[in-house]
Amino acid sequence: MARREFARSGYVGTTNRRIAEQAGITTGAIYHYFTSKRDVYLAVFEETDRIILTRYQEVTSDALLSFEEMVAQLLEVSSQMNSEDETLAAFLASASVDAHRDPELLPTYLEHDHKMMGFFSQLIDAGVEEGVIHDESRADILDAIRVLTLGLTWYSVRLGDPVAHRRATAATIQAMRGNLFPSRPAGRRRATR
Amino acid sequence: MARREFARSGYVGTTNRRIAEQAGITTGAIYHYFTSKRDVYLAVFEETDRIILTRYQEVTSDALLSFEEMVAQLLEVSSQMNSEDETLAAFLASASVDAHRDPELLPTYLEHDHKMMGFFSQLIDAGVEEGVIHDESRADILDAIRVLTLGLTWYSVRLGDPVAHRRATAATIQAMRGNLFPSRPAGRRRATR
Amino acid sequence: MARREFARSGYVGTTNRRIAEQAGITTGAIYHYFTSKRDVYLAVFEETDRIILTRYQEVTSDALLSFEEMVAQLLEVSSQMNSEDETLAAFLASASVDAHRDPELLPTYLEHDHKMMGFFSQLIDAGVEEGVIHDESRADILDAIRVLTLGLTWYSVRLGDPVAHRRATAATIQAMRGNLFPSRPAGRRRATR
Amino acid sequence: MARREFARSGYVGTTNRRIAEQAGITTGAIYHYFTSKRDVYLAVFEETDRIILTRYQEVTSDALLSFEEMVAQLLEVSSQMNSEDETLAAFLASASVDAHRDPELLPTYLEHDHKMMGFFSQLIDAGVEEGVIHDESRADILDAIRVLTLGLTWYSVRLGDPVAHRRATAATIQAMRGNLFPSRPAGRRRATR
DNA sequence: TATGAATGAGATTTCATTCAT
DNA sequence: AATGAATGAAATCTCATTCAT
Repeated sequence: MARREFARSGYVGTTNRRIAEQAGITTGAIYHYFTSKRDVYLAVFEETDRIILTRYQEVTSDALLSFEEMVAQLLEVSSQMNSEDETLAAFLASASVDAHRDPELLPTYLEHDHKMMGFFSQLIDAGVEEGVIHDESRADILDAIRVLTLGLTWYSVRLGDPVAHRRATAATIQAMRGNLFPSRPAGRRRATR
Repeated sequence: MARREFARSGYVGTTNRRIAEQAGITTGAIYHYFTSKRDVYLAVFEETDRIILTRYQEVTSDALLSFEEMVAQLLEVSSQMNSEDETLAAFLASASVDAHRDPELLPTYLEHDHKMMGFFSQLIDAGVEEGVIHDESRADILDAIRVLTLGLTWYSVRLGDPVAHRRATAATIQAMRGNLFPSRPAGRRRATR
Repeated sequence: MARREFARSGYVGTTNRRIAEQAGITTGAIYHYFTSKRDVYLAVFEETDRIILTRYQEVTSDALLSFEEMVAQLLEVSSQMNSEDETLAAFLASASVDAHRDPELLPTYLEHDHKMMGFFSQLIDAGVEEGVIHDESRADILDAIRVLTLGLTWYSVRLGDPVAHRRATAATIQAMRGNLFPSRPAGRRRATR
Repeated sequence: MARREFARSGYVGTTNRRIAEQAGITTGAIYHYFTSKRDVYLAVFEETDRIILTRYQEVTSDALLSFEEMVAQLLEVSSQMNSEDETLAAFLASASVDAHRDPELLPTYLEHDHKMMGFFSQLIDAGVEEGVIHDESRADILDAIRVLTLGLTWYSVRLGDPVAHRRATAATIQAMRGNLFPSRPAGRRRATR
C-alpha cells in the first residue's frame, strides 16, 4: 500500500515507481485514478484521517463515558490501531513533517489537525463538566494534551514496537497522574495518596 | 545558513543551489569543503549536536544541582536556545525524520540520540540518589521523559513561537507534577453513572 | 466535433480523450471507427475538403457566369461558409500548418491544395476567354490569387469575426481593382524631395 | 539553431532532445540557460522579432522616403531577409499558429503583431501626407495591407524558394496597382495607363 | 459495439556531481 | 580556491493505443 511507502520515505522520497510496484501496475496507470502524485498522497491522507477519526468518534460520541474513561478509551484505541496497522501512526507522523515542507499539502493536514483538536476539546469539556478539571486551566490542559499525544506518537513511531508503545503509554499516564515525578504542592492541591 | 534550509525543506528537498546561495558561494565551491551533499548535512548535524550538548553538559555537570533544579535548568536552557536560534530545535526535529528515511544518515542521528539518553540517565541518577525517585521506576521515568521531550520539541516546532513554547513547557511541568489532570489511586474509581 | 478541436489545438495538441468527449464516446470506441488518431484527422480533413469543394464547384461549373461574377461568387461563397461554420476555414488554415509538420498528413493536404488550384485555373481560363485577362499574365495572376486567398483566409481566422472578414474582403477587392493604392506607370516616377 | 526546429515542427512538436542535439549539448544543459522549453521558444521569438523589426525600422525611420519608395523598400527588405535566412519568416508564420494554441505564448506574439501594425500605420501616414491616399480609406488600406503581407508570408513559406517568392511579390504589387485584374471605374477614379 | 483499465514509450524537468578553466 | 557550464540519471507526467470484458 502507498501509505507504507509514504510513511517510510516521505512525500518527496516516495517515487511513482515504488507506488506502482506496490500496487502491481505501471506508473502510467496511477494517472488513471489520480491526477498527480500529490493527489495520491492526499487520498492516502484522507483515508488515514477517516480511519482514525472514525475510531476516535466512537469514543467521544459515547455520552455515558466519564472523563477518566474517555482518556483511557482514547489511549486504548490508539494503542489498538497501532497494533492492527502500524502504518497509520507512522504515516500521520511522517505527514506532519511533509505537510509543512510542501504548501499544497498543508491545508489537508491542518484540517485533520483541527479535527483532532475537536476531540481534545470534547475531552476537556467532559472533564470540566464532571468537575475534575478547573475551568481556568483549559488552555494549559490543551497544551499539555497536545504535548503528550505528540510525544507518544513520535516515541511509538521511533520504537516501532506495539508492546513498548503500550508500556510507554502507561508510564506517561502515570506521569500525568503525578505518580512518577516528585510533586510539590502548587498552592491549593490536596495530597493524593 | 544551511541548517535553516535543511530544517525547512528536509534533506531531499534542500538543493545544493540553495545551500550555495545561502552561503554566498557557487554549487561547485561546496565540493571544496565537503565531499557530498550528505557530508554537508552531517556537518550541520554534528555542529547542531555539539551546540546543544555543550549547553546541556553545563547543566548536568554541575554536581551541586538537585534533581528538581536540574530538570528546571534543562528546560530553561532548552527554551533559551530556542529563543536564541530557532533553527536548532527545528533542524533536530526535521533530522529525526530525515535520518530514518536515509540509512546513511541514521548512524549519526542515533549517536546523537544516545548522547541525549545519557543526560536523561544522569538526571534520573540524581533523582534516585536524592530519594525523590523510586529505583524501580527508572525505566518508566525514562520513557515518560522521552515522551515529554519529544512532545515539547514537536509542539514548539509547530508553534514556531518562543513565548507559546514557554507557556506549553510550564503547562507540561504542571502536568508532570500531577497539578493539572485529576489523579486518583489506580483501581479505586467511583462508579460513573 | 473533432474539427473544432483540431482547428483550435492542432494535430499534436488534440488528444483522443478530447475527441472522444466531444463525440460523447470513450477513447476506446474511437478505434472501432478509425484505425488511429491520424485516421480521424484525415477523415475530418476529407470531409472538410468535400464540403468546401462542393460549394466552389457549384460556382465554377456554372458556365453562364462571367469572370467578374465568378470571382464575386467565390468570395461570396467563402464568406457565407465562414458565417455558417467558422470551423471550416479555421481547420483548413490549421491543417495547412500541421500537414507540413507531419509527413503522413502532407499528401492529403497537397491533394486538396491541387484541387483548389484547379478552381483558380478555371477562373483564369474564364478571364482569358472573356478577354479581360492577358494570356501572358496567367502565372502572375495565379500567384496573386494565391497570395490574396491565403491572406484572406489567415486574416479572417485571426479576426474570428464574419463581419470584419467581409469588410476585409471588400477592401481586398478594392485593392485588387486598383482603387485603393496609388498606381503609376512603372518607371515614370516623379522625384520625391 | 532552435529557430529552424521550431519553424519546422512547431512548439509542441519540437522536443528538448532535438533542441539539445542541434546545440551540441544534452537536454539538461538547456536548463542552465533557460527556465523551460517555453522560455527557449520565447527567446527565439524575441530574437527573431528584433532582427526583423530592426531592418524594418531602418526603412520607416528614413524620413526622406516617399510612400511609394517606402512600400518598395519594405518589400525589398522582406525579400532580402528571406534570402539571407529562410528561417525568419518560416518561424514567424509557424509562431502565429502556435501562439494561438498556447495561451502562454500569445502575449509575446501579440506584442510583435502590434509592432508590425505600427509600421503599417507609419506607412499609411506617409501616404496620406503625400496625398496619394485618401484619409477616409485608412482602415480599408490597413486591412488590405494585412491581407497582402499575411498572404505573401504564407505563400513564400509554402514555396520555400526565394526566387519564386520574389516573383510572387512582384505579381502582388502589380495586382495592387490595378495592372493585373480588370478594374471597373469605382466612382471618381481616373484612368491610369 | 463499447468500455475503461492498463501499458509503454517518450516528453519535460530537476539536480547532485564533475571538471576545464 | 572558485566558477559555472555541462552531464546523466532519475522523476513526474502524458497519451496513443491495446485488450479483456
